Parts: sequence; C-alpha cells; structure tokens
Amino acid sequence: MHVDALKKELRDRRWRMTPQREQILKVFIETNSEHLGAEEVYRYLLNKRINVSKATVYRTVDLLVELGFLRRLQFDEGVYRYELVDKQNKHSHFICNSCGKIYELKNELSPEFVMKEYIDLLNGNGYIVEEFDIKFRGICPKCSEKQLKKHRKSK
Amino acid sequence: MHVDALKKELRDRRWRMTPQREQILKVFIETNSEHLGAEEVYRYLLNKRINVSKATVYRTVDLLVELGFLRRLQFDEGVYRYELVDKQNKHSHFICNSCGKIYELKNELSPEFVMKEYIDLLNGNGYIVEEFDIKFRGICPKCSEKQLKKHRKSK
DNA sequence: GTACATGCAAAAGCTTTGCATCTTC
DNA sequence: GAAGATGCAAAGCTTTTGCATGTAC
Repeated sequence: MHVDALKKELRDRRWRMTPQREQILKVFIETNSEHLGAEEVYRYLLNKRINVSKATVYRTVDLLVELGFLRRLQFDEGVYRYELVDKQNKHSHFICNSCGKIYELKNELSPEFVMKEYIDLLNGNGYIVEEFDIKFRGICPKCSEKQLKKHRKSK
Repeated sequence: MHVDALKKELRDRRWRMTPQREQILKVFIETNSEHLGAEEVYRYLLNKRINVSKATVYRTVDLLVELGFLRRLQFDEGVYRYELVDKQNKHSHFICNSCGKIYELKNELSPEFVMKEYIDLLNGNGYIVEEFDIKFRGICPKCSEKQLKKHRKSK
C-alpha cells in the first residue's frame, strides 16, 4: 500500500513520518489522483476537518515528488498539479478544449508503444531520452457526441 | 515578412500598430525564437536602449499569441516562455537535464510523422485531436559526448 | 532530548490591472 | 477627436521562506 511504502522510504532516508504526510498522500489515493493542485489538496483536507497548513501542503507535495510518489504537471495555467506515479501504467494526457476535463490515455490508448521507434531515432542521433511527456488538446468523446446530437436536432 | 503580417492582421481587426508591438515581435525574430520569457524580452529591449514597459511586454506577448504569431510554452519552471509559430515546421522540444538547453526537434527529427498513426487511433476512439505537444528530457548529444570524453580520459 | 516538521505570517516572483497620459487612425 | 495603447505603480496569485513552537524517533 502507498502509505506503507512512504513510511518505509522515509525511514530509509532517516526522515520522519507524520500525520500530515500520510493525509496528503491519501488525498491523491482517495481522489483517484485527479491532478490536484496544492490549493485543492489544502481545501480537500479542510473539508474533511483535517488541519494541515498550506505551507505543509506545498512542502509535502515537493517531498512526495522527490521521493517518486507524485509527478508534477503543468497544463498551461498558473498552477502546478500533481498525480500519483504509476510506473506500470504510463499514460499521457488529453485536455478537452470544450469541457476542460483532463483524460488519461493509458493501456491500449497509451502512446508509449508508437513512441518507442521514435525514441530509437533520437537515440541514434545522440539524444538520450530519460522521460517524455505528451499533451493532447481537442474535443473529448463526450463533448463531440453532445455536439453531434445538437447538430442532428437542429436539422 | 513577420512585421508586415502583423500590420495586416492588426489592421484587419481594427487594432493598432505601434512601435512597441513591432519591436517585441522583432525580438523573437532576431533571437531566432529562443524560448524567451516576458522578463527576458524586456531586458533584451532595455539592452538595446529601446524603451518598452514590462506591462506592455506582457500585454503584447498575449496579443501575439492571440493573433497566432507566438506560442506559449511551459518548461516546468515558474514562467511562461514564447516561441514564433511556424506552421510549416512543427517541432517538439528536448530539454537537456545536464546543461538545460532546449532543443527543437524538427524536420527529420520531428515526431510528427510517427504520431500520425497514433492520432488516428485516438480519432477512432472519439477523441478529436486539435493539437499536441511533446517534451523530452534527457541528455543532449553535446553533454553525452562530454561525459564520454571524461570517461575515456579517466581510464 | 534533539533533530526534524509544522504553522503562521511575511516575503518573493511572476503576471495582471487601474488609471492618467499619450498615440494611432 | 476618439478609441485604443502605453507606462507606472499597485494589486493579485501562487509558491517559498524565516522563525517560533510542536512532535517523532
């Protein structure tokens, strides 16, 4: 379980497990890793009447990135967002220009597979790729379906 | 030429051409579109003894994005960066984890080609892709070459 | 008991905005 | 001449930091 892994990782590095750290990690598990920003993590805990200061949220998400539990993301807004790292299940993001929802493209919809040959090309040209990040923008299935229905009706 | 296109675009929209707008666009042309942030554009002009206020730089880069002359980028720092849009020559970015340089992967190194089949897959699943953005991180050819030399010497 | 973590408020960094003044059309 | 653009300073946001207090080991 994630929380136990965090305890182990902190112990190994001679850092300390605290209720705040546990609660903040749990927010990402409970929300199904919904690309929350620090402010949202803070509000989520406030709502649950769990007292953690904003400064601690910021310090802790940094720590969790450092330890490999979270990944830091940007979606062309003014804030950093975070998601749980799942090394077995790499994914890319699709942001809907209509409803704003962020989708995770994983498994059979993951671009990992097609990218392999391209990364070989980069390697062949001297670039050593350590990680990559792809973001798509467009219209998601739900929104395009909606528009289609509207269009049909208007005929 | 870019500046003329800007004049035309502004005239068409009943907006005004000003020396500041021309100068700011020219910064990107003169620097070969080096992913500058607003602060850097401001300093570049200061150095050339061209007086433009920071507020105008911010307002103008926004405008130039709006008009399709610039693209706004983020590289996991706290600032927005901008580059000239070149529709004929789409490219992705490679950021070196060692020296920090941002490379543009274009032409035969562009991932555009391999992405085509993947985008077809997304389309087939209801996602309408309007744009995408790929960032790679790793070690650039120069830095990996340097490390190789160091390694050889130390033997 | 001590080193480390937290909370609070203040500061910092980037970006936006209100308003008076100036400029383009 | 009027609508729009600029410059300045102030304000707004998100994120970071200093320091006193609290807590895990």
